[in-house]
Amino acid sequence: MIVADGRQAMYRKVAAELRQGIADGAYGSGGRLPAEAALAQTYGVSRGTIRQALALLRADGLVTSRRGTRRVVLGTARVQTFSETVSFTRWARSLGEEPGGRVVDVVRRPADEVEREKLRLAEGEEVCMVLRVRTLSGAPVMVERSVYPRHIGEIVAQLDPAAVSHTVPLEEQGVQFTDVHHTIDVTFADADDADLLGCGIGDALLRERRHSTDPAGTPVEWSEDRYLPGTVAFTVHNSSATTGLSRRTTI
Amino acid sequence: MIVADGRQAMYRKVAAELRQGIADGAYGSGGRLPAEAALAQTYGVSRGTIRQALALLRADGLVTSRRGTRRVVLGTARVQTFSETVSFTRWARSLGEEPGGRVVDVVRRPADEVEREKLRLAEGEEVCMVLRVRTLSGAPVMVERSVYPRHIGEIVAQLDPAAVSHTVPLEEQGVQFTDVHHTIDVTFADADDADLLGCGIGDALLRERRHSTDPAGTPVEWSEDRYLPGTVAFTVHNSSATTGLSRRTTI
DNA sequence: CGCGTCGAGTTGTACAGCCAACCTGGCCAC
DNA sequence: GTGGCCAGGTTGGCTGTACAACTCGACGCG
Repeated sequence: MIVADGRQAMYRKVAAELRQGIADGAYGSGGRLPAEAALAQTYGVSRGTIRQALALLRADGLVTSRRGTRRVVLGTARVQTFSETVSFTRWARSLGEEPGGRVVDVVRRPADEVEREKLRLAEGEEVCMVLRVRTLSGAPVMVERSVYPRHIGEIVAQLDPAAVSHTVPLEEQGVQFTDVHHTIDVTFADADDADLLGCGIGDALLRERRHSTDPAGTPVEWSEDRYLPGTVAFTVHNSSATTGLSRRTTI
Repeated sequence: MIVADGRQAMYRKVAAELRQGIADGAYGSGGRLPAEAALAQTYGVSRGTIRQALALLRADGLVTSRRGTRRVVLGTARVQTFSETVSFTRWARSLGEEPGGRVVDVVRRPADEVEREKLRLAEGEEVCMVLRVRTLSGAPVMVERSVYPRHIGEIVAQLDPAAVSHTVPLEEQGVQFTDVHHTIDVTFADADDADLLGCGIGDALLRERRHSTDPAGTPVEWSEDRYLPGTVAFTVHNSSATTGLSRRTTI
């Protein structure tokens, strides 16, 4: 039985418990979960709440579900939450790596055409571009070029240049990244990339372009990250209806 | 008002209608959706059903949602359904490209260690490996190495070597790919890749490794696809809770 | 003019119930 | 043995209700 503390929805707490149970191997891999009705009774909630919790696990690819038979455990829990997939810092820490980096450049300038479309700005409005190198345990792995609309850029520009994370302070200032659209492909290093990552000009890099909006649907960031090959891989899960993204290291 | 025909769940039909409405610009980009209660009335269903429909749209990144205010339209509809993200053939067709390809090699052999783990096989069990080149409008863009457990491999091996799609006939045989886990990174062309794709040995390729299971949680495919840079990009969307994957061309 | 308060509107969470669709295993007839 | 049938168990789909949490504009006060 779980007690409501009002700070987190019941179904999320139930989901967390189930996730833990799966990670502990309480049901075995390929094993079966108890029926929804049974779970409802043991957790002292209604079946609807259990179904909400299970929908979260299903979106993470932890369990299957189909009509007529009990849910099957697909794999062990991935620790990463959504926020870790957006924040390089938290993601790295969750892997036991020590994230680092430095701000190479901060530029304020009028938005170009692509930026105006992505950030939904009018002609002539300014953006703030931050160029950073990011490291894992000291070794450079990624170049990040983030473009922010002005009001957010102000916050970023005033951060300690040595700050490891920009996401955390931004969230503390009330900036939320709730909807993120990623595009992943391959590109090739330009002179700056080569210099910052210590690779050759023209070497292949794994590119992630990221477009984030806040809960109101207002664009808050447009970023292009370039990773050295072999340092990270992106993992995505999708079921027939819902899916989940995470990032993992390949070092 | 939508009529139930019993072949598709109401909430999916409502979702499809809303998707269409968004694509048609009925609500405008950045505009607001009607309230759940209003939608429930216009479609003649309960609010719960509307919420199920909206959950689908949210997972696709089409709308935001937060407490206290109406949903905001984030972007226009992406046509691609989940199945298109798994089937190269359907994906290509949905873009107006003509997919093609040829089977280069079919091998039956004992599963190696990785394959045994991915397909959950016992030592000594055989797998069927299919090596294919896939083309878009005639140009080779991808090398696919798919490994199937025996009983599925039998079906694949008996397909017409000129068959464009393997997924479609497999589904007709009752093989379903409901849960798919993707890993995306960069790798480098070996001699076979270079030969088949017409690139140089050691050239960078975008790699997608794919692990699919059926509704019962049984592994059905373990595949490694290698794309020429610049031909495709993977796009992923995630909201705080749910996410959606699609693939798009960059040609 | 700026500021806080208030209230209507809206989504989130949770409960209870009902039936349909479907899977599984056991039983029975052949 | 083999195949079909049936009953029980289980999830999917849908409805209805209630309240909590939150947003945002209107309004009034200083």
